[in-house]
Amino acid sequence: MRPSKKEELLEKSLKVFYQHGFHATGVDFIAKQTGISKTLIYSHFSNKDALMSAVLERRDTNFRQWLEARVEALSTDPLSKLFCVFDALEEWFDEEGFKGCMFVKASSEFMEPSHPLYQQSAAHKQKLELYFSQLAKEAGLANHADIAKHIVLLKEGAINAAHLRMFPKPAQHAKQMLEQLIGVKAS
Amino acid sequence: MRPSKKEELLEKSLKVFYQHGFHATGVDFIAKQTGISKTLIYSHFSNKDALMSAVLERRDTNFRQWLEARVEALSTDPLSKLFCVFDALEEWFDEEGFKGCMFVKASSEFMEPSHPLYQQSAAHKQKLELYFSQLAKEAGLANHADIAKHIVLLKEGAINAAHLRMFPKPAQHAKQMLEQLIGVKAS
DNA sequence: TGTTAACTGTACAGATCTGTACATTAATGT
DNA sequence: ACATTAATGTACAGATCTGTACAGTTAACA
Repeated sequence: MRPSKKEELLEKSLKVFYQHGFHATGVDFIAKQTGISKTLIYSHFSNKDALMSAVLERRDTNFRQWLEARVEALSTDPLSKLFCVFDALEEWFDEEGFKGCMFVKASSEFMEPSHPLYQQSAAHKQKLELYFSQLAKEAGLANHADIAKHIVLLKEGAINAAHLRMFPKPAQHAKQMLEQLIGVKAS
Repeated sequence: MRPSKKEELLEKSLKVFYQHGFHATGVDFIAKQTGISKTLIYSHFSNKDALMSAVLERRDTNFRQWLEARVEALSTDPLSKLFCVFDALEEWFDEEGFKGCMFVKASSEFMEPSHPLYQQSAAHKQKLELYFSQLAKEAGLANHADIAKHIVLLKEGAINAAHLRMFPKPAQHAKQMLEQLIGVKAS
């Protein structure tokens, strides 16, 4: 398989799994949607599980790269970067085809802690917490570990709220909560 | 079907769906796990979708009844009831077999807003927000609508954090955040 | 151009899943 | 005791899904 085709398969099947779920998406359907033959899919991934795992790993890097880049683009001030996390999230929620967090969905379908997809989901969340912790540290906040947990809870809550359309602009609501908790108004 | 058998089917299949997911759980498996024959299952529910819908509706009443009863049991003070929501949640997280929120999982597997299970999930969350809003109102908080949204976000975040084992005692962390946000220490 | 590697399409075996049919057994009420 | 209802067990049709086989086609490249 040429590298470009592998890219294509990963990116396109990522979208298909994201939009339709893991169990509900058959390999034939992936082949149809991606335009890549089932033979070629199985020539590179030994089974559907391996493909799903690769897709989720791709999602991990994609999402974190996107979030970090977006935060950098939205602000240069270390403290306001913390708040901009939620501006970036709201942009994501407003994207067409937003359907919640792929890792929440993966761990919802494969809930055994021993399952690779569950573990990848947990690892993804842990990397994000570390990122938030670093942001808080760079902002000069003494309790950066606690702040990181704050952001994790608010982010996860906002994602669920957005996916289930509980109320509009959940990320902005979460942002205001964080501002109040830190006690500093974002510029 | 005798009412007692229907009860049994709903409660037992609720557990099976909760532990294994919707797509991953076949009707034969439900019959095996519940000890109720497939014939009888289909004699009462026209198809698997109808059973899942009934199960989710049962979950809605079960969960809200449990939460409200638990909050009542934990405190009589209107304000501290708000915080006790998170004590109750932590109890739930510590239960054996806790696997996250069933409505998050349902809407993860059936993500189209037009799908009955998605709509039931959204409705469940809305009822909870209303309950939180009433609690906040009874606590004499002027901005009870905002406080309810606070609690929703913190609750959803804590559930995700608990299911993916992001860090210990997520509900207690969320409780402390709420205390700080409201500016009153719970007794 | 000719050879090799990448890729497609189709067909299929085997497993699993939904929903139904039907004959049989257990429970219930009169 | 007897009739009726509740419930079981098994078997099955039809659909779907995973993974493989294989012959044919396209693209890359010397």
